[in-house]
Parts: sequence; structure tokens; C-alpha cells
Amino acid sequence: MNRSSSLHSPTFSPLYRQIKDLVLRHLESGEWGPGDPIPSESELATRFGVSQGTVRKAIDEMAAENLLVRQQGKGTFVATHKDPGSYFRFLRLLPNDGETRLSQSVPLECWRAKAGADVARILALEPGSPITIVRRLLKLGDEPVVFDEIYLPSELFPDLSLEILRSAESLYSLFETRYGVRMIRADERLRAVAADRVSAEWLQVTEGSPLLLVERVTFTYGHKPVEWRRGFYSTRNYHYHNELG
Amino acid sequence: MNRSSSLHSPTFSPLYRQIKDLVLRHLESGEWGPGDPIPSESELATRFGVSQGTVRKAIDEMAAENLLVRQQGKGTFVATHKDPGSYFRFLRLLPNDGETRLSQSVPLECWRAKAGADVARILALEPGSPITIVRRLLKLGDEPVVFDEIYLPSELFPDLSLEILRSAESLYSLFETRYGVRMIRADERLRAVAADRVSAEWLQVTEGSPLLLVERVTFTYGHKPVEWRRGFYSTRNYHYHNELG
DNA sequence: TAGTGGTCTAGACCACCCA
DNA sequence: GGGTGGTCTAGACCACTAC
Repeated sequence: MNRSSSLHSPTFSPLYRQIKDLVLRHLESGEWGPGDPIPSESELATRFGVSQGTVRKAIDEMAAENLLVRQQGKGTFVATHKDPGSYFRFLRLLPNDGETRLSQSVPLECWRAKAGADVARILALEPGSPITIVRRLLKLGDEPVVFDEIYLPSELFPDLSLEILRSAESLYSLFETRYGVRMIRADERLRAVAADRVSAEWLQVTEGSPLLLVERVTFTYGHKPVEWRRGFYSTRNYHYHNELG
Repeated sequence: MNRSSSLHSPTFSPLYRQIKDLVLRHLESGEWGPGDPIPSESELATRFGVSQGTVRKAIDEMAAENLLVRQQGKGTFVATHKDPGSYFRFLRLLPNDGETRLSQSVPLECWRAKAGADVARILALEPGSPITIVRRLLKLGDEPVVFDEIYLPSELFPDLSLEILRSAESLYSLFETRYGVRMIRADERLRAVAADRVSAEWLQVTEGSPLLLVERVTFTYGHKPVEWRRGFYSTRNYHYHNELG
């Protein structure tokens, strides 16, 4: 263990960050998969040759970043989208009246294409790379609320199809379990736009009525972009909720 | 110092949280004001009769919540909206093309009224309590981008006027320095709406064109709501940016 | 009872800032 | 050089879970 590489070195990083990087590598490689327990703090400490407090600080940071989940008395686990509690971490939609309804994801279309300049830039692909495009509708208690168009690198999701999409509970848990791609962070850009014909039909609103356009780039480990998504939100009965801390 | 009040007590809280509450009380009372340094960790440790590590953990949490700001070698300071870096913490607006422009807050109107049922509920006031309403325009490089209508309890901002608003750099730093009200957290609800006549005129868009409506409730210490704000965002050249962690 | 994470301590040393 | 926050250690004990 490089204990500091210190003395004004520009690549200095404290021990606990080096530990964090080591643990991260185990996550990236899939050696410790979503839902699995990772070794105990004391075991990691002896394995890495540092004190338990140092391991603790590394894990603290990763828990704060939603990469790991601690459970007192049981252990520390790799975070997973199968956990229903983490579902609304990426869907900031709440009903105006507070009454939660059942949500249902309805896949509409799924086809292959070649990445245009925009998608290629956003997903860090070569222009012309094979991509998979998915359209789907999110219904909340029989009301269509979100119409999504999702762009994915085909290389990572080789056999994705409508059949497979229909069998999944949630997109991100499907990506995680079937393709080993874990979504950990996303950037969203929100705009108000007028509904075009396609969105208007699916969302059952009149063409030209205001919709919330949510463009999302989703990243997996190592800041690697793996999904681009344009979602049209009907905000008659729902709103996008955000907390500013 | 109540070291645990433990043994299955429902009001159990660890030492460092009790320290945190003590520090919080100093902030709420204004004894340690925005921008001021707070006592050093070692001094707080001896003052409260705990170890430095315990104080450290308390301050860690408060720094993570943007209540305090640590500066290695200098000390720990009470967070302030005068710090220009904290300006965009509550304004998640970015230009589509990435080029930042000068921002300018233009106060339009300021008058008193009585709280209706809605405002009273949101601001936890008695219906009919005196409130102050402010309208203002946010310009980014000569383009009007946000039209805000702001509802405040008059009791907290007794002499607020257009004159005073015009002299301020930013609203929240004004509230902080002149009225001792520090905004620390906010809840936002976003919707897409059609521009009404008033908003359309101020934002120089055609009536009925889509606008992003951002409704914000802002809180000071103790989860006390102190501002309600309805902002109409023109999202032609700008977007609302959000990171999902 | 054994193993896990959670809290707390005391003390050492490092990195940074300023007078 | 003296004060501040930042890192790291070793060890103790508490709280929770499972068996």
C-alpha cells in the first residue's frame, strides 16, 4: 500500500481514497455484484493492511454516493436497482394530490439504428456505431404520464427486444441483471416544449400543449455514459420534484 | 453532556448529534452569523467535554448539509449567500450553448397583502396574516429568462421595498444581511404550463407558448418555511439542470 | 454467542495558512 | 512557529442481526 506518495506530489491522495479506488475496482469488474455483501470492514482492513477506521471512511463516502448500502448488524452490500426503494431515485415524479398510484412501464417499440452525430457525441461512440432505440410509455394508475425515447449502445445491450422489455419490472434492474450494466449517476436537462404529434397521441393531450421535456444522460462506473433518454412528461396531475440542499 | 440517554430509549441519539444540535442552536440564535468563523474543533471539544473526533463528525455532517464551510489551515465558517460560489445552488439554470452571461435581477413590483388560504398553508401562517409580494425579472445577458412572483411573511421582512431590492446583489444575501433570515433548503415542483399574458409580456414570448413553472418553498433553520416563489422560466436558450446521484 | 456496523476516545503526524 | 483542519491508528464499547 502506497501510504501517501506524498511530499507535494501532484498525484497525492489519502489512504482512504486509495482504499475506495480498490473497492471501486471490485465493483466495476463485477466481482462484487449488485445485492451482494462485500467483505466486512475488519476483513478489508487486514486485507489492505490499514486500520479499520480508514476502511470505514472509504465506505462512508461510497455509501453517501449510493454505491454501497450499510446495514447495521448484517453487513455492507452493493447497491442495486432491484431494491424498490431506489426506484424513485431516478424518477422524480410525484402526484399533485399526494395519492400514489400503481406505476406501469409499457414498451412500445424497440429497433436498431446507427448513431448520428448527436447521439454519438453524448454516448461517447463513433458516429455510425450501432445503437438501440426504445420507446415506452409510463402509466400511473391508467393515466399515461411519460413518453420516453431511449438511446442505448447496442454493444452493451446486444439482444434487447420488446419481448425482453415486457418481462422486466424496471428498466434499470433489467440492465443490471441481464447485461451487467449498473446505472449510478445521471445528468438531466429540463425544458418546457409544445407537444408534437407523436407525444401528444401517446400522452392523450392536444398537440401543442405544454410538456416537460427531460433529457437524461446516464452514467455507469468510471463516468462512462451508457444511456441517453428524452422523456416527455405530462404535468397536468404530476410534477417533477427536486430538493435543493 | 448526556452521553447516550440510552438503553432502548426512544429518544436516543449519539453524542455527535447532540453536539450538532448544540452548534445548530448557536447558528439559529445568530450568535455565529453568516461568514463568521466558528470556534476550532479542539476548542469545541474541550468546551463540550468530548473528544475532537466527535466534534469532527458533527461538523462533517453540517458541512455536508452546506451549513458550515471548512477551510484547511484557516478554520470553519458559517455558510453565507454572500459567497458567490453558493449563488447557483438555488438557481439551476444553465445556458444551452454553455456560454455564461452576466445575470441581473430586476425588481418590478413590491406590495403588501393578506395571506390567502394557499399561501398561509404553505408558509405556516394564519390566514389573513400580512405578507409581502415581490415581482422581479431575471435577465441573463439582456435576455429576460425568469419572471418570479415571491411571497414573504411581512413580519420577517418588515421594511422590504423596491428601493431596498434594487440595492441588493442577490435576494438571499439581502435577506441574510438585512433581515437575519438564512435560506438553507428548498423544495421545488416543476411543471410545464402555457404562458399567460403577464408572464408572456415580461418574458417577451407569445402568449400560450410553453414555460417551465418552478414553484419553490424555501426553509430556514428548523424546517421553517419563509418564502414561497412561483418562477416562470423561458427555456428557449436555457435549461434547468439537475444531477441525480 | 459470534459477527457486523456504529460510536467514542487519545494521541500522533501531515498539509495548509498566516503573521 | 503556532494554529487550523485532514489523515491515520489502536483499542474499547455499544447496537443490531442471525443462529
